[in-house]
Amino acid sequence: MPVITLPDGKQLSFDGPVTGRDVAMKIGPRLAKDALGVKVNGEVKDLGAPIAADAKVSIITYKQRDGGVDADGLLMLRHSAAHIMAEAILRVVPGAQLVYGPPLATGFYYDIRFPDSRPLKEGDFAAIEEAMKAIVAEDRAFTRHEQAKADCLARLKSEGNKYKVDNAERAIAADGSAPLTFYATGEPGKNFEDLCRGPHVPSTGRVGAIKVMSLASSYWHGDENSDRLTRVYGTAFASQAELDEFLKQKEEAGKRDHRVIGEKLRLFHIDKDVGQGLILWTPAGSIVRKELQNFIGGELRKQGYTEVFTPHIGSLELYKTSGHFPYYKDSQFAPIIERNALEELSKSGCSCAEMMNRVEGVSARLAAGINERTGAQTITPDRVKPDDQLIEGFMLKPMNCPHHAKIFASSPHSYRDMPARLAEFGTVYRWEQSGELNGLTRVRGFTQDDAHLFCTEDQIPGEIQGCLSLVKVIFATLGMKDYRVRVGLRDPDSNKYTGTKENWDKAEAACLAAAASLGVPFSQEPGEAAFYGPKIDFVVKDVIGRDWQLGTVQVDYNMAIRFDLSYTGPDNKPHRPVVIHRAPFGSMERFCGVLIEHFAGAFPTWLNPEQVRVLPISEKTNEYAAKVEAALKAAGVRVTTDYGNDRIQGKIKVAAEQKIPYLLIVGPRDAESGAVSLRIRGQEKDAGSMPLDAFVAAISAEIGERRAELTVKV
RNA sequence: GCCACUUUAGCUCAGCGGUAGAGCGAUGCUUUCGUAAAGCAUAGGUCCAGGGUUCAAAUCCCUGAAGUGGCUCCA
Repeated sequence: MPVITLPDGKQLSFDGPVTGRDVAMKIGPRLAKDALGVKVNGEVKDLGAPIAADAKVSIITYKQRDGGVDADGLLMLRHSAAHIMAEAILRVVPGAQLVYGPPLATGFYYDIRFPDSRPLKEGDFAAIEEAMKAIVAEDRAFTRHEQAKADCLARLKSEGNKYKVDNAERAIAADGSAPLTFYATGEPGKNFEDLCRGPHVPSTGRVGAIKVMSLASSYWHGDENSDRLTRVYGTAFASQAELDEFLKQKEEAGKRDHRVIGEKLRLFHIDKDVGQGLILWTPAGSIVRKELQNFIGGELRKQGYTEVFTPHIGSLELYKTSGHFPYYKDSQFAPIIERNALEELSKSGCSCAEMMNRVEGVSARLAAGINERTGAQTITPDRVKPDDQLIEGFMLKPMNCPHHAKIFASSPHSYRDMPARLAEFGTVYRWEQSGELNGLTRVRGFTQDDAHLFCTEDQIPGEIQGCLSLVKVIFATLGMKDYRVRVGLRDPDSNKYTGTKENWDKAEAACLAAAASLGVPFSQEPGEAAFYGPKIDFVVKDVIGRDWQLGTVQVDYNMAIRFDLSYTGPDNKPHRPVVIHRAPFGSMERFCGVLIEHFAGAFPTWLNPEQVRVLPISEKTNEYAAKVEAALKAAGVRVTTDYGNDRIQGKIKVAAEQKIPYLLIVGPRDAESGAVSLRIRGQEKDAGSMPLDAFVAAISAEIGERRAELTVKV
């Protein structure tokens, strides 16, 4: 006799086992009709699932009472849509093997292995969608049935789908007591069936609108050495109107994409003749970047940083010392080998493999030093080569830290002058896979607003706090509120980390305390630490919904040991410093990309490449327009004048599309009174007229204070 | 790197076996204008590159490059 407790506390009792459908029916037939599923003690289930014991139950409908869409209901609907798509795809490509098809926040996908002779192409979408529509129109019930494990495995094996066999085996391994279930889209034995845990909506007709979105390749189990699968993305809603709205929003977001705006506003250029993933900053984009650099430069001076400059390359030996080479060689540009060495190797008939072996070799002296300092066999004997076999060379720098370590080491340090804070807008180069490159957000050459803080153990918490306050100032000034904070901690089960347990505990505690003091939610992610220390990352989403890491603060116990850095303590003995790596923007390229999307190209005045445009009504006021322009230039404002012979409407339209904050319309009336007619970006109407002097003063204040909003008023 | 798609004028795109098109932009002329595009004219192309099929290729086939969406990776 289960007693069902509803969300409002009301209790219903039944004579025997009931289903969600029975509960809904008892509340009201309308609810029973709208119900997609049921939540029993917090667990989402099929509407028809039996409820045997007392439970807290809520009925899942698509629409919530407040008019919003229920997240659980939407996921159920999309999971069901994935089954419908799978059935449709199997009709179009009979030999395909289904692998795994989960719902997502924006839709769903199904990983499928297609026969090599019959890959899925976008040209197949129309046929798939037609088949999906037919399945939805048939309004077949999703029917769950359990099968004994042995029978299930035998059945899947006889179907010859090793992926589903694997799914079943994994499900058994994860929970040996739970039954394996199939869902038939209709009648078992007659209609399409898929091994699936569920839950599903009652019938295919409840999926109102469904669309195949795109194709991608994926790897089985996410392992690039395993089978390559085709991932088919789709999305589904309860109604066509919602699908249309979703597609429209997607299109609108696309217009805010930094690559689109960057092209339109001529902020940057990527040229395949220069190279993939290499950014050319145009004059307009350079202004944005330079203003950001000036801004952070001022903050750094306030925090007692000192600026350094270092070259774009360094010797291979430097990176063998730091450990970057060859450990990370797959994501670095290939080494630059000296010409003499290359010629000699070529003459001696040295093979490429042998050459790489010798390039990666380490001298006995270097190996002994590092092994002694790290107290482990950090450099294994097989990498040690006789000096006369070593090949010298250089690398484009993948990190700035080795150079900065050498600057620190170049002079003696006392505990009295710690910490040393060395800052540099340092450009680094990394060999990103070609498929990963993406506008400004993933590139092969980028400039970090980098700094390394060489500090004592005691100074770590304070220095981390200082770094975070820097990030906070930046985000606040730019009005960026939509970011999340991730604290990367060590994986307790791994031994890949360097440094002692005590130091790690202290550093992790310092990071967590600092993150907590930020006043924004943060996640702790074990296993996400760098091998040399914990870190705090700032992550934002782009218009397409992808995560990008911007600012980062990392504690490093490793570098000072490898470079044998020290300072003299109060005991007059040498001590190891700890290094904090930090880059509040992360990379200037990525940050600017995210910033373009954040502002949709409409930058605050201090950042906008062109701050004011003067628009003479006709040639008759060209002379006055020139005077206005000169007055603004004298005040340091970035201003141009549109002397074209367009009508004023045309000039306004063009300037508005270029997102210029302030337009000054000047005609005979303004010239007479020494005034300007103001038009403010984002406002549909003329803001009125004001004296030129007043405008110059107002905009200068706005720029000087780096205000996020347009504040000039008539 | 993997899979699919894309690549035509500065930009956005049409053309899809018969020899290059539009809109915007640029330039020139007319207009001298008061708040989101006045009119006319002109210039502008190795149709991504290289091979092939064909009487004929921007168009069909092959190879490569770059871009896009995902996968994997990201010190």
